Amino acid sequence: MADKNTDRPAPTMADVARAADVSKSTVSRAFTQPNMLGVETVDRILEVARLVGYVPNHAARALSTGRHGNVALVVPDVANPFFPPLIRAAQMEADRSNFCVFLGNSDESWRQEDKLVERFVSQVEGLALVASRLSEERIRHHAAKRPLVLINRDIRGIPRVLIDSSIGVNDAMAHLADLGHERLVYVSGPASSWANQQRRAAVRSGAKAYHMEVTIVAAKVPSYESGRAVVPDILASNATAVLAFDDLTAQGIMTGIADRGVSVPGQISIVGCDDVLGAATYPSLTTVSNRSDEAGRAGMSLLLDMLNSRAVGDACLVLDTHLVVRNTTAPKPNRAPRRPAGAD
Amino acid sequence: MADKNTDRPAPTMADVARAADVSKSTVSRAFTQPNMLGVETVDRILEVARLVGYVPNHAARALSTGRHGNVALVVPDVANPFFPPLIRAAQMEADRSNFCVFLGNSDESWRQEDKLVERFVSQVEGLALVASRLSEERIRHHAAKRPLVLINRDIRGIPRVLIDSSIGVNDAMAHLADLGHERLVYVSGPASSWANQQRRAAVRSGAKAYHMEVTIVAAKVPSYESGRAVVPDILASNATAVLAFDDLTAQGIMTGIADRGVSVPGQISIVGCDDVLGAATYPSLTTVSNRSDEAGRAGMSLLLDMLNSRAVGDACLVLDTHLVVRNTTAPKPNRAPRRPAGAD
DNA sequence: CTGTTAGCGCGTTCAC
DNA sequence: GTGAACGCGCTAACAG
Repeated sequence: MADKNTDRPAPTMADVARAADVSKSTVSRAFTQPNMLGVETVDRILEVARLVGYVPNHAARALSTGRHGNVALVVPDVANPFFPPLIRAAQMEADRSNFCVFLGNSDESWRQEDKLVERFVSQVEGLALVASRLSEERIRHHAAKRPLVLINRDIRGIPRVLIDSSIGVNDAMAHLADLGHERLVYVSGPASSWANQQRRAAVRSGAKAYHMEVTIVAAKVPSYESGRAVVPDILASNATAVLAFDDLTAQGIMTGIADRGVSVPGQISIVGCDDVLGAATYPSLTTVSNRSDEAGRAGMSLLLDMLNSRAVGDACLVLDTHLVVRNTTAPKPNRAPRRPAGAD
Repeated sequence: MADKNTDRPAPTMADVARAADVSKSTVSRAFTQPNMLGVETVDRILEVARLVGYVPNHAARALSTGRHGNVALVVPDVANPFFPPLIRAAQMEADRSNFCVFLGNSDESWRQEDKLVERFVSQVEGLALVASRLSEERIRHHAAKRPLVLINRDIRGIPRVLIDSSIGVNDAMAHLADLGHERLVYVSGPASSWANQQRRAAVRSGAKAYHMEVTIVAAKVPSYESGRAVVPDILASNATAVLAFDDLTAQGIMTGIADRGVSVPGQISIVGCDDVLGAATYPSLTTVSNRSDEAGRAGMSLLLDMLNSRAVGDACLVLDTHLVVRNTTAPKPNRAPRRPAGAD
């Protein structure tokens, strides 16, 4: 009835050995190199082990082999919808190779991230840092002690997988230009985010290519609230199109704009990034889609490769993105969009 | 230039001891019982350790102390928006006590969950299972070997934290009844989900209390697509209100219904569960809100308590929920809502 | 095929 | 205040 957990020291190999009347090594082999023993011996040992309730002790095994089958995955914010699919994919990829994964939440802070890495490093074979907020120096420091891969962070010499949103952003701008838009505002994301830097650069270059005038409005953190907060700036900019750092921000902008009686996409077109909302919003959001799950899978896969053969060199996998046109983009309106129709 | 990682065996206590010209024990104490040594000695050792790049080896420490400061957290689906906030909160709570957390994704499968638990159990001090798909028998089995807490799973004798959505569901039904609705359809979630069982029961009892007629429509998995898929069934039911297992499903239903020209909430009212979308949708979703993050935090906190003092007994923490009225609920329309206005 | 021996790195009695 | 031994549970050479 009462759970008798936490007590009686877990049975060890010695217990099994005694019960099965063999030596400890034999028990060990039964678990790690079965084909080196008599089939019947193995079966008997496994059976006894089961009865005794024996479970191999990872820590002990790790101590003698140096390998414990653990990896660490660190992200800035588990709750940001961009990461869960990535985490999930990385998790399952690791699982395929029987690896356990430590999850770390840096809370967008490099200090916290550094602390976590420090704590993980002694009990993992490798690390995967997603959108790391760490300085290049710290990253190199850690990479020198353990195999380490980066996701959405571009540092020469460190294996990494990048989601190249410049392609999708460019497509988005071409799309908007096609629709006749001439004035765009880019609502930026976190300054320390590589993705943000890349997207902003893509916007700049797209502006030249398509002869668009672009204003940059800063949203400190990527969120629905941030989106709503920058709506006044957007409306004041005289622009007819908006490209937001991510879908959350885009959605905040969308409802904020609608609340002011300005129609989307009738008067202002909006494009998001990441495609984390699917077609779920109304109107459904036009966005730059990527496969963050694939980034997670590939990153973990790369890490596992490093663990098995120490030769990956300066690997750099680049994933592409593409524009998904839904219902928040439309031709540029004839009149300035800053006032609700009929107003003034 | 070239990272020389993965090679030179990490420095050990012996290295530090030699470099600092003290014994290994002293180094050990410098890290675990500083107040037992001369202040200057400690400082010197710590400094040397830093220079040498020494990091305590968790595995080795675990082997001799039996404690390694790791816990496991297992969820059905990392990518389901209900879980990330919970994971994040649990993660940070564990972090406060310097615990590392293994994350497991059971992929909604009890087999996978069992495999993960089995793999984790030997290297964690305790486990937290969220919305476990495991049989009661298996859970008890695992709970007998390690401290274990449940979140959103109700098993007598196992410490657990429950989100009681029956309160919120009841409020939702009262709200709908107030608006004049008499026919409701409940779109269910996974059969193995405790939350679903609880919500369905609450709907049943609410139906009696408020004299509503309720139809149950099954959505195998909770998702946007599932929601869209059941729209025909909903429309065929003659109901004027819908309560969905979760917000994802609710949103799918919402857009599916809108696509057919039926207005929400004009002709049909919709209520979701979990409040994972905020006010982001349009119209914004009326939903039963809970604090999944608090559940995660409390669950982890409970687990840590168990680890520090073996006496928590049959703890059972129940979190309440409340209805958040937004814009998808409105008075029951006068005419049957199955056809678009003006049609036929 | 199987038993024996020797550490893996660290915490912890003991003596000094 | 500090150093010297032993053992945590297991794997990896070695024998036999």
